[in-house]
Amino acid sequence: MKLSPLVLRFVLHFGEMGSRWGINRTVGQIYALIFSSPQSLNADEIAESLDVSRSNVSMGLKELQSWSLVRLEHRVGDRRDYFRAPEDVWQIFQTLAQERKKREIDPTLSMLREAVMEPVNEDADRYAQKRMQDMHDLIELATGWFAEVQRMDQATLKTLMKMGTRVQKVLEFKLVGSSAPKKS
Amino acid sequence: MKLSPLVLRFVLHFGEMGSRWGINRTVGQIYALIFSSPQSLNADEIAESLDVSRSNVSMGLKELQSWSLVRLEHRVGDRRDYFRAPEDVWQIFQTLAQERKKREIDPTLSMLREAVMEPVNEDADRYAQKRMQDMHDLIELATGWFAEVQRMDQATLKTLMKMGTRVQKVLEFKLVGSSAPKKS
DNA sequence: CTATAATTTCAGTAATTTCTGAAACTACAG
DNA sequence: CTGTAGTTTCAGAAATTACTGAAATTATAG
Repeated sequence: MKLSPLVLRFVLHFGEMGSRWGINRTVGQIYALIFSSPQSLNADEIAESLDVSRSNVSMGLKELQSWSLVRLEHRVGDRRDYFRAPEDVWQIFQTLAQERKKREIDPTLSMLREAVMEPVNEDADRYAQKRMQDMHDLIELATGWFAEVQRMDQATLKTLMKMGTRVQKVLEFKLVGSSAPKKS
Repeated sequence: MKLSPLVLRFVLHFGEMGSRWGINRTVGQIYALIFSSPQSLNADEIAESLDVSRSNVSMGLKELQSWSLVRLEHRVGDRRDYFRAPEDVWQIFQTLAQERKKREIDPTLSMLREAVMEPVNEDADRYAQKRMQDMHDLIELATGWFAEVQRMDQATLKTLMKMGTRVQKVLEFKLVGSSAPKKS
């Protein structure tokens, strides 16, 4: 399957971007290809389109499955596995965020929590603990909030985002009186 | 300068995490060290503490400076450069976000915008463009919103985040009547 | 200026990551 | 069962990325 210039460009861009995200080029390309394809694809089609080995595709797909970013499908009278990406991009984004949280944020929070609990004698260590506490609190706050956002349905979310600047106004309005934020 | 077990643990964790983020181990370690240190540090101190070559530290610091994550300082009667990380963690987070946006999001948005403009003939390409449009819109929405959040001062933000679940309630309250979100 | 301290650059090497082809495994049709 | 299509695993090769030490550059003190 020869890729159109349009899809090729998309695929190559994602390959590059992947590298900057600790995801390898081929995995990025495989995902971009599946994401932009109207039909689900099988491993041979992917290998041929991207001109990489069959085994490399197998490993890439395994990786993408471990991130829950691709879905396995079957066709009648065809024993091969076909892969597709979920339709809903917001849903994809959520999956990605959840997975990153599980792999990166959660272990970091644990580490920080344990570290700040440790008894220390040195001033330097006391300072380090303060810094770790700050970092911990920020991450926890941010992920906690993000978890809330994730709970919203897509419609609410879109409206919310489209409000742009007004979000702040609305919130300030509701907040005044309870725990009054500083006037700008 | 020998690192305390506490700081060492923090430093090593960030080294590992760095690798998952397209940042190399040493750069992650250097940053963690500077971040957790009560005084600013010079390159020799860093090289010794982390047991890496002086030149490696020089490259790492250059990288961190390009991300505006470390600040250069000088001391009277000392010609060496000293480095420190800004105090405010929210500020650090913003810097990081802005920099990533500039390097990853913006080029991706351009690519997507151009790609969806391209005239195409194939059905497959038409589908691909629809997908790219979806992705583009989501990214734009998300970054636009994030830009708003960044504009808030830290106090508002903390209050907002601490509200947790209630944020949704407040927004739903204000939104009803204008562009009514779906009832859950 | 000159000497020296501090930093950066860079070519070569080391370490790590990615990729491949062959072999092993799995599942199913006949 | 047996044969075959499909998939995965894995050891080694290839490619990429990170690191070092030496040399070059820059800055400043005397």
